[in-house]
Amino acid sequence: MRADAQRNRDRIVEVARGVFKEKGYDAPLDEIARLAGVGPGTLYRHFPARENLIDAVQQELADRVNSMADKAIAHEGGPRERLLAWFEQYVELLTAHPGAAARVTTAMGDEASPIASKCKIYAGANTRVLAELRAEGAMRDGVDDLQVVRLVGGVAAIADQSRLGPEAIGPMLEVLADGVLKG
Amino acid sequence: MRADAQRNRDRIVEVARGVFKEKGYDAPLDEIARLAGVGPGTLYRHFPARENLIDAVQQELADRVNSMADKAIAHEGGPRERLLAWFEQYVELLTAHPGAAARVTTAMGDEASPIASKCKIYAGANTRVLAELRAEGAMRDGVDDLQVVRLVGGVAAIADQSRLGPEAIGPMLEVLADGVLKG
DNA sequence: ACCTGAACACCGTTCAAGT
DNA sequence: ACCTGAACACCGTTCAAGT
Repeated sequence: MRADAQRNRDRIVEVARGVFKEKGYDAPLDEIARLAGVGPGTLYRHFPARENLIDAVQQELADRVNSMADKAIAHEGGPRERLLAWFEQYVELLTAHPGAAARVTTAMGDEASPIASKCKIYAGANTRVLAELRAEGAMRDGVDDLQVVRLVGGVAAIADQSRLGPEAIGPMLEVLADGVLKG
Repeated sequence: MRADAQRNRDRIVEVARGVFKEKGYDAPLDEIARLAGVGPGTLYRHFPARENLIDAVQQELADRVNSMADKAIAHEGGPRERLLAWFEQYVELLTAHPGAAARVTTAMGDEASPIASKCKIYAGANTRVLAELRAEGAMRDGVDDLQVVRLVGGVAAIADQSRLGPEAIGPMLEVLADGVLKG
């Protein structure tokens, strides 16, 4: 890639990250192009679909999810405390960008999605936490990792769109934890 | 209301129901106006915001939810079977109109939403089912009705947007049921 | 090879003119 | 009191002309 093209691409992603964080993933693309100092055609050349730009912006979140999983696994307390710590971290991550939770969770398990690579990273972190608990015999039989990450993502999406706080999110995650773990 | 105005309003709602069912709640409003044989201004006079039109269209769903709750309460089997029957019915109802689940669940608990009256009806049906189970001592302590209807609505929203079938929805609802009911 | 920006398309929303 | 439809605004998307 030519140096000026690389520079333009980097600036677009940097600006998009700021705009998306503030206005959500549905923010107008022409404003991003304008703030990045490029024409709209240049943005479309690098990112033919909005989802491709979202994928690039989400690198920031994907970089953090595995250390979050590590922290949850190392959390003090029993399986329930560790699972809840993971759920809370994951919801916090997905609600860091307005609109991210619904898009990520909708694309979860869809290989053809432009953000499939990021979904794989999130799902992988979730699976690491669940595998740990499963090895301890703490998980109910027949609970599928993909369904769990969809359920937690669903809570994140509702929390995002309804602007719910921890006092509403916490009880929902507790229901999920009790449904995932043995009685 | 003048007779011709009433007739226009009825035709708009009737057409909108068909278009929304087929293309989802984000379908263009000008097509609805055209199919109803009115100008765009007439649609805006009767429904200043898209959510007001959605509210009218959803009357059809609100009319059915209470008989669904009755059916679930009368369902054969223990508390888990009845709760699952209710969850499945509710998800089926909310996914009957593409886009409905996310909008309804996002508005749940928001008195100021244009669809607040429909949310109240859905939440009331949910509360009737849960009250029955709670009276039997089947519910965990501290489970809030509003959080439950949000959780099931979240599953419906994900199922809607990811076009998931019963083989994916069923296991998610089982996790919720186990989280809501006593071990 | 890449960029610009004018141009087009689509659709939400308003409002002056009509009945 | 209500309706029409032209007009405007906004934004996604394309592409001919330029460097």
